[in-house]
Amino acid sequence: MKNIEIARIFTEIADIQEFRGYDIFKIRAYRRAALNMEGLARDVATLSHKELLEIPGIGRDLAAKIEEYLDTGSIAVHEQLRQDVPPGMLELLAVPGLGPKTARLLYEKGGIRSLDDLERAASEHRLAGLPKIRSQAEQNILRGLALVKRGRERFPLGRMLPLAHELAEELRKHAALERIEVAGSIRRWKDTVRDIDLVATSTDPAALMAAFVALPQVERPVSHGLTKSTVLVRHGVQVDLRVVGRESFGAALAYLTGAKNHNVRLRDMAVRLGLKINEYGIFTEKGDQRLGGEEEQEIYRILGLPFIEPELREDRGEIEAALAGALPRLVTKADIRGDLHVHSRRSDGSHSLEKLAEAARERGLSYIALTDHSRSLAMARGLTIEQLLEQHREIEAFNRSNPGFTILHGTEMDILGDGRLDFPDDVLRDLDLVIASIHSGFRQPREQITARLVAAMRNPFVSIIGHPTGRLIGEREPYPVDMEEVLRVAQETGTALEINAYPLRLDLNDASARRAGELGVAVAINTDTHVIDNFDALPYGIAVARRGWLEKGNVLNTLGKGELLKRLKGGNRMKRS
DNA sequence: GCCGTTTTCGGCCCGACTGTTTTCAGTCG
Repeated sequence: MKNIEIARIFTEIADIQEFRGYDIFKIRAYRRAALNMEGLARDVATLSHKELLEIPGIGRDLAAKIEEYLDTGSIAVHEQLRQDVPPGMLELLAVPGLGPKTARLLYEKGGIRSLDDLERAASEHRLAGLPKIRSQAEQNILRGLALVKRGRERFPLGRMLPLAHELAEELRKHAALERIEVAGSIRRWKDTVRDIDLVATSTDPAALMAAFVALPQVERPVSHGLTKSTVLVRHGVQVDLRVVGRESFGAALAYLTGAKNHNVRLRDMAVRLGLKINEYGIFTEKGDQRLGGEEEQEIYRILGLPFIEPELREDRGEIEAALAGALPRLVTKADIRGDLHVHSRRSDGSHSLEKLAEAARERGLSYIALTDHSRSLAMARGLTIEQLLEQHREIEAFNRSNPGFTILHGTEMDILGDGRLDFPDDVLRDLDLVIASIHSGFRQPREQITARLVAAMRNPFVSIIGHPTGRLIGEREPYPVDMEEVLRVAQETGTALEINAYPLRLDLNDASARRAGELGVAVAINTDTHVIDNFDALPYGIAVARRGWLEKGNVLNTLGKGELLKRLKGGNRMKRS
């Protein structure tokens, strides 16, 4: 998909224009368009001119530039702008605390052309002579440079969410704390996260802030104020704490939850209604009368909108949907009845089926599917056909003596490197469900991998495609795959796609999940449990579905056991006739 | 460059912290 490339070009246009001092509103338009391109589930190349214009932030001009890129492989305006700026200059904007104005100053007055120039000049104290730059500013630049070198990367949600709650718990012990919530992209359950945002109210803000910057987890305080402080904790993760008055908690929570463009849209709406929104509340235009702000819901209510769940707040059409009364009724944890992807110790899991069933029942589920690996995945001790039959008898025995809970018998069957499936049809026929997954040949070309998945979906016994892109966030890129084609064949064959809830997978991602919903392709939210604690990752998978605008009806494992089996034996297998 | 129940022109979200500054610009979120 060209979406990401176009987004990158728009961002670079904005960067260069900012460096060159262009109109800030034009620059913002490019940045907003870039964000919306990134979040677009559909391949931009498949959209009509009219559909392009429906993307928020894309108007006549930018639509033309997108089309220019699709036709010619480049955008003339972008190529021209690149002539105007030494290639190393844009890297300077990545230094925290160093913005376009300072970059320009360094370029014009300091002869700086690249990060290397900057580092040399700063370490030789040659910057301090420049206007507006004294030794403190020079120190900040050096520190910023160190951060850039380490990479201002995004971190997996699965590592950041627990850290955020750990910090919030630590602050809860403080006597001056009243309320505290984790906000930011963590509250929106975005799959990767750059920093941690906390919002609190306190009987003694000064004391709470002092405690915050002195937490044992803190490696270095960055800024320290009465209402806002920033620290760095391990791995260079940035944590912001905002402390506001009780009457402002909801407004601050909304403000800090973002996403930025969602907030901009809300504030814009407020202005049109003669109101003003800030992190302290929602007010009449002159700020003389407070209309609300203690609870987040008030902001939306006063704007005449239904409450918009944090997972939807990305400026991806949720405000338009809210205005039209067309917000989805997002799937919730309570809707999930079972887990369709669980490994026992027969392959690479750690527990007996009794133990797994007990753990699932304790978590409120009424069924699980045992889906151990198939014979070719030797490193995961994949089951032979004989072992599969043995497991079948074991499961039948369990179900006979445990009427309140059901174990379904399935397999996570390998899609082999050459596209064949690991078990013949007469073995698959006797199973309750079949997940087909790719565990090898990740480096094959896109066409070949897509063809393997398509072939698996065309098999009449395959119910679900497991972790459809194979990614491990921060560790392994997704394999190349034509997701639109996969979704199309899933639609045609009635195959479900998995949302694997394992926090480093989250695969499908949110954009593809949303596209699945649009096409009427069912998803299965599964934990891929290997040890029982993995069951507790279910909320991560549910969050992906919610970020993809999915409702209960889009999710296979919201069905009760009877309906599910009917669907697996009937609907899904219509393709067999 | 986008956008419209005030507008097809003229707006475009809002505030905290820092550093070098005597009143504010730059940066960030």
